[in-house]
Amino acid sequence: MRLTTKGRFAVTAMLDLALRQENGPVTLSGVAERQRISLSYLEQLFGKLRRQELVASVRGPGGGYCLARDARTISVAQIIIAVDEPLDATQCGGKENCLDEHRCMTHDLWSNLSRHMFDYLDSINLHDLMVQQRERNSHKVVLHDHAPRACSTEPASVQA
Amino acid sequence: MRLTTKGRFAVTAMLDLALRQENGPVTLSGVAERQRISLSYLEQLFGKLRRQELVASVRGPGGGYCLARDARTISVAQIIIAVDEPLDATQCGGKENCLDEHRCMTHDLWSNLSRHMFDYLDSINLHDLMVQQRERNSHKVVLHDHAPRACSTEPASVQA
DNA sequence: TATAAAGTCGACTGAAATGATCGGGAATTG
DNA sequence: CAATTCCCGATCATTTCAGTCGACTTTATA
Repeated sequence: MRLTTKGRFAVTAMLDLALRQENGPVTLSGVAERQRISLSYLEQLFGKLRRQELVASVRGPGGGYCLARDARTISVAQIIIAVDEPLDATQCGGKENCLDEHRCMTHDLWSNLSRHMFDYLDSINLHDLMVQQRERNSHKVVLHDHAPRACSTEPASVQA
Repeated sequence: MRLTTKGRFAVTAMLDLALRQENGPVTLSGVAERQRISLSYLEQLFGKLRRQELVASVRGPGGGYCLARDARTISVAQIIIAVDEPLDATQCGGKENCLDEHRCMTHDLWSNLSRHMFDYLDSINLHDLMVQQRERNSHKVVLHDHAPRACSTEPASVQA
């Protein structure tokens, strides 16, 4: 499995988004500032996240990004796959031609490891992370002082 | 966790070694040829493996490498750590300064993933891989035709 | 003792991936 | 129209990976 800062940034950014979208679309520049990630880099990542339909975008002033689905239905694995493409620990990428057109001796080992990692990361969803984070921060919430735009199709508006 | 071909090569090479050391020290050039890994690259990897005391070397003609311990006591995780140094999925390498000297929101996630991967790879030892591989290959054994040198301290000589 | 077979070591290199930057767009609001 | 925000492609610097090279040491054996 590929585990790079790309995936890490994506998960962190998605969590930031999830924690703030109750106030309407979240701008990338906000995420960039809070999480210390370069804006242009975030744009690239969110391009992929949007194409995978994990987030939805709202253009224009007051726009930004929202989760495309409920946080409970977005797993960490999905986020990482979306930005990091291959979720595979084998050299051959599953083609089994690692050694002279045969599968190498350790092929199964890496396949199994891939599956393990995937299962673990797929068992954790954004909502889990939100809960953890709120526990840590004793529920600090920052509100916008202007009326937020709606998050497109998203009904959202969970929690009082 | 770092998972690169470095670690993959190391595990494959160690398995090759484990499967053949009954005939005395195994040369790196042999491993290189059988597993299609560049000799010089293997030398680097085995330098690390030796320093971590996973293998022992025998110099001079008829020399080569042997496992430094019983295959049952060498886990895949140990091999990977030996060559790939950091077994850590966090950005900060455990220093917890991922975000402005604080631990970032997803720090625990990556820590836990690291632990998961480690536990899995640590639960598999070289002997397990040997058994699997022998099952696949219906026990093909190639013998040297000259008397092999002993594997230094290693008593070894398991199996008839 | 000479030679060849091995390991040992450190510096170097090419290529790829990563992380980041830049500039110009298009959509949308007011 | 102007400001804000997303959108996209090209480009770039750095790091890491994987591999190479050359010089050296140790040791068996002819």
